[in-house]
Amino acid sequence: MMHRYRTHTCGALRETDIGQIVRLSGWCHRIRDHGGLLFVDLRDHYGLTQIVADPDSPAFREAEGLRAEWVVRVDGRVRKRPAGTDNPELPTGAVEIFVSDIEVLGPAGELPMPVFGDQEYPEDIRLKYRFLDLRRDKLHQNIIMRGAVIDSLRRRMKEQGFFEFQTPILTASSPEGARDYLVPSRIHPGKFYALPQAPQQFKQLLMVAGFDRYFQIAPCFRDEDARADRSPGEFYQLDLEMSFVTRDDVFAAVEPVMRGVFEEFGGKPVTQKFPLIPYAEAMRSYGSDKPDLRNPIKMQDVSEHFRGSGFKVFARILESSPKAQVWGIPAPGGGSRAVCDRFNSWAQGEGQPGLAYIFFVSEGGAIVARGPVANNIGPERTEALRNQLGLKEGDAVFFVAGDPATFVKFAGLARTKIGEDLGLVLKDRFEFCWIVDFPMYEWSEEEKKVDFSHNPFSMPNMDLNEFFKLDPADKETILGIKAIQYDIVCNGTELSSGAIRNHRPDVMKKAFAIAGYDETVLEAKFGGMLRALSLGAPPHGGIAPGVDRIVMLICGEENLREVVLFPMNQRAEDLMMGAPSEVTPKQLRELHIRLNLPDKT
RNA sequence: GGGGGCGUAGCUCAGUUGGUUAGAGCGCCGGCCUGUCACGCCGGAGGCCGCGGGUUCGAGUCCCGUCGCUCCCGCCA
Repeated sequence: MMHRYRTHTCGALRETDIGQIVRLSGWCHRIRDHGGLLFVDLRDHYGLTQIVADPDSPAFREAEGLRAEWVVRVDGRVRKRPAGTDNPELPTGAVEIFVSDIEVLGPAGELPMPVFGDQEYPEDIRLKYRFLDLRRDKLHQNIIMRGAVIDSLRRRMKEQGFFEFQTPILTASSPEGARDYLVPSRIHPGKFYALPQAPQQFKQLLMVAGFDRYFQIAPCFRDEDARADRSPGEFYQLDLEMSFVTRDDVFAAVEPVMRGVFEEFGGKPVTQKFPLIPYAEAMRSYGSDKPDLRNPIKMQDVSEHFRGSGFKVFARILESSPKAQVWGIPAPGGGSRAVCDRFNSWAQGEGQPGLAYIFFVSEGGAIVARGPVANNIGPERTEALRNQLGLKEGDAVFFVAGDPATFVKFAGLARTKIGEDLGLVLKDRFEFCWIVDFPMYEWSEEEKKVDFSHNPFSMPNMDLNEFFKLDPADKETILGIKAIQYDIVCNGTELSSGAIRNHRPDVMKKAFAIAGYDETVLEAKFGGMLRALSLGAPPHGGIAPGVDRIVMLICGEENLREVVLFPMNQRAEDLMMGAPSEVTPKQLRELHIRLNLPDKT
């Protein structure tokens, strides 16, 4: 006896099945009604199969009533398509089913948007009807890819001896970092749980508990505003932590997992040995701590060519402060006035005074520098510049001047813009790197004091005996301290920060003292952690690459919503489920909560 | 919290310098069509031009405000 719904999926039938009586169920993807002949592309998760009906079929009348996206069961005989009408685009394209019976299992009303085709439609409608959007091929495949990537990550982690743990979702509010999502306690009036921003403290406690190698595909919750590459509310990390390791051990564990999964699914060449780039060098060469290494442009300090030169604007800037520098952004192939002027106007649009430039052309067999700047500084200096930057005829160089701390962000933006516009970016690859040697402390201008520049739990990268001797007043030395902290970056996207943790309470106390916090602050904020570290803690470290971003890069998507099943919109609303929503007075009473809403004007 | 972009049919978009009755494609409904696979042809329905105010003889178009979506800054240990 036949199965109630199907004998085959819509992706299964081949020429070898010709002659069989089969039963399929699926969605009416596309209907082509020729009057006396009618085709339906029946779709399910596995593929498309062409159903055909003509007046000889007892189901012909029923078939004429079908509409897009109705869910139907069809019975029929598999037959070879007539010569010349097979469809090589479809795996099932050599055959079709001549239908004998149709049962409508789930009719559909008029669709708010089509499932067929790849037309763009508005985000709010896509989110409200996410189940329809998820039927579309692209999103459907992205979600399948996500699952496959996560399977692969798990397998690769386990092969390396990592063990997966489940840490609590209802936990305590953490005093540092992002804004918490809070959950009121019914049993404890006035008290709240918080959803974890990351299982940071739990995974460190697992190391203290002796589990040695932890990992988790961990949900993380942060109540911060969204970006295209940052989901509001919740996201997933491949969270991992290891005991008795140095920084290089962490790199050696993570690199093959990342390289492996990108090679397995990404379909593009992947960096074989991830280069280590010190933070300071990344900022100087790329103007970013998450450089896109597919862009070959490296900036250089070219101050000396302008010191005391005839280009008074830069000469004066260099004299005005010992910090001042001029950076050159080489632009291979950008060597024409039209191109240079275009970037100059772009810079003005970005709120900059402009983008000074020199371009090089060939004249009578010699390479000659052109542009207002070139005229002001003369041929000797332009030739020295050209040699330093390795430029030839047809190339250009752009300049930014001032205090690098102020202009570095714009310089990085200009590097990206120039690389993109001149077609220099090698799109067809995944370029990974580690950014290392982050400063441990930075100068806080608002508070006029030294503060942690990232998180306070990284180990300082120096002899600890020397660390204990540090004078907190010695600003220069303090600001020069590096933390054993690192970022992993792929194609200009930061996948994660990680660190060798500070596992010694005495070092922790000193680290906080340098930032001007006394022990009562440390005890109040991190007392529990401190006690755990004081009862036999192994040296340990880890990292937590973002799963959503990994999948986004592999799928070639620019927005996280394309790789998340049921994403929220930018205002952290779930338009399909209607979250967040009001709750009943009874629920509020049980939670001892009285609303104090802002006035509506 | 701040800034930029976009809001015209269910969807994607056009709409001239401010000028009479706001258009196209897709989708939807009806008709015709026996080899399509973005099927084709004919016809039809469908519009508070986001909303409110202003300028004007006249506003989809110009101005102000507001709301929505989106991207960015702040924020994201």
